[in-house]
Amino acid sequence: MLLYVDLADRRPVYQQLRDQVVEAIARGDIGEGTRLPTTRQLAADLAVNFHTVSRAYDLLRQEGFIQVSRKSGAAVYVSGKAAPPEWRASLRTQLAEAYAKDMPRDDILDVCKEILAGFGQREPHRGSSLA
Amino acid sequence: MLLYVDLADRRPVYQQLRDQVVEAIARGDIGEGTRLPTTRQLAADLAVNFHTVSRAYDLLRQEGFIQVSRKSGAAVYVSGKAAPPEWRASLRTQLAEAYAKDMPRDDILDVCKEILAGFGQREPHRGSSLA
Amino acid sequence: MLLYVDLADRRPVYQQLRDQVVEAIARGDIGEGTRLPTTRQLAADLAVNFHTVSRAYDLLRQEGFIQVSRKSGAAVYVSGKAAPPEWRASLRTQLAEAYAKDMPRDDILDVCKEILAGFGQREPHRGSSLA
Amino acid sequence: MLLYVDLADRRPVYQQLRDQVVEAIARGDIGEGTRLPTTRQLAADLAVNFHTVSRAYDLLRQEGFIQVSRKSGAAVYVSGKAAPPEWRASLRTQLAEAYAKDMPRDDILDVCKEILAGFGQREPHRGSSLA
DNA sequence: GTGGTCTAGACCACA
DNA sequence: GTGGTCTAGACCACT
Repeated sequence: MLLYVDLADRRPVYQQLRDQVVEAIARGDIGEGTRLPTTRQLAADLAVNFHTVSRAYDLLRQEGFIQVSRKSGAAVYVSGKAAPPEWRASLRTQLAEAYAKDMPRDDILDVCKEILAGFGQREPHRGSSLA
Repeated sequence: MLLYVDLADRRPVYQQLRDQVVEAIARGDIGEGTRLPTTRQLAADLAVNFHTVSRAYDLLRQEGFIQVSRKSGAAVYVSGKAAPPEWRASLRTQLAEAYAKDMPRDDILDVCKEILAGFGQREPHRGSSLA
Repeated sequence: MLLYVDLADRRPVYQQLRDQVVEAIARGDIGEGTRLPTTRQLAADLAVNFHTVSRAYDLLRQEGFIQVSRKSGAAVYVSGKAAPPEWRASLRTQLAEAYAKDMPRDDILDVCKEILAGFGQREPHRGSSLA
Repeated sequence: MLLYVDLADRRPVYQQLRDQVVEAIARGDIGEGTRLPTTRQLAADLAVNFHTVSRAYDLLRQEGFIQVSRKSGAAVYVSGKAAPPEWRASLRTQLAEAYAKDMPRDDILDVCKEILAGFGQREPHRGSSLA
């Protein structure tokens, strides 16, 4: 599994990285315990600023997706934190966009099901490499 | 139905307005033909600059949610434009966020269903007021 | 043949009307001598301001597509005026748009040919009605 | 290659700039990867407000002609997006204008060919300067 | 140092 | 009286 930066993407780079890690966890490509590259290593690989990677990691830590320790670096560690209320609001906006365009409820649900089906089982893949 | 500005919200103001209009259409609060306030009127009501409102309207127009006429201002007019491919990618990220937090597939789907159930029927509410 | 106004169209109404008349002449739907409705008549039919129609007619007259007489109203009368240099510049921009998107030269030319094939013969249809 | 502003031109300034960039791409003067001046730099050079330049760039980005990066400014990046359906309608109007003036089909096609012949090969001119 | 957002106010085109 | 364009200048987000 590979992290990458898309300059054409409107999202800030740190957000792209954050989203990619979250999706990788959802897909099951990485799981509880998987070590992430060091910020400096990843920054070098992606040719982005060290602070940018740092910010992505910090965001992931705040959201409870990874744990950062001084000596062993960052690793996936999904805390029990439930998705916050903003998550639901954001999802509502996302679904409204399609519904307002007259996409049928069932079609929208089908897309959701398809996406969820693309996510992996919950068996942690310890030790799988990320970068 | 009322549009508002939340200064604490991280989204730009024009995006908040855009999202609120899209959700209002999805809920059925406003529908085909509903007139939106003029840019300058809404700007005055919300105490924001008219350019900000103008930008929100322009975005909605580009996305095919409203129609802007030189004489009568803006009105809801859902064009046939389908949701763009980015929509699905964005939805995937949104769903991944919850799935990565170990929220069960069925629970996520239930939330989607709940949200969709909160959206209105497809009967346009002509003449309903927006501001 | 019918003139119409599309409020969703970004072009000003007077420009829409002007364009429609020009295209009608090109298609051969109307030709040398065809009478146009009076400004007041057309304005009433289209539910637009009288000045708007007037402006469209004035533009067509200036460009040499119609002749306006006080007593018999407006009628198609294509003057010998050649297309001005702005026409070529405008066409260049139009073609550049497709070429810059990597559309092959031959494909672009094919579209031009198709469009031209859709235009009529040069037999004037005297007396055909416009509105 | 030089961008410029023609005050006598009826088109809005941002549209002029947009058109000039599109034509420059078509001519091959600039190509994939060519960096455009920063918005504020170009604005200073042309003695217009940076918002005006910004709007031109935003339009080009939406149309898929350039890519705007937060760090390195704008660069030519022709996306796969095809020309929209409006393009053909617009071209039809353009061609109708000449055909309605009795310009022979073949002459019109010759003009199209001439214009297309003036466009460059599809070899990107990396590094060529724009302003 | 780059683009993005917002404000404020002027003037024009259109209807 | 509507939206569209442009100017000017401030502040913020991102890198």
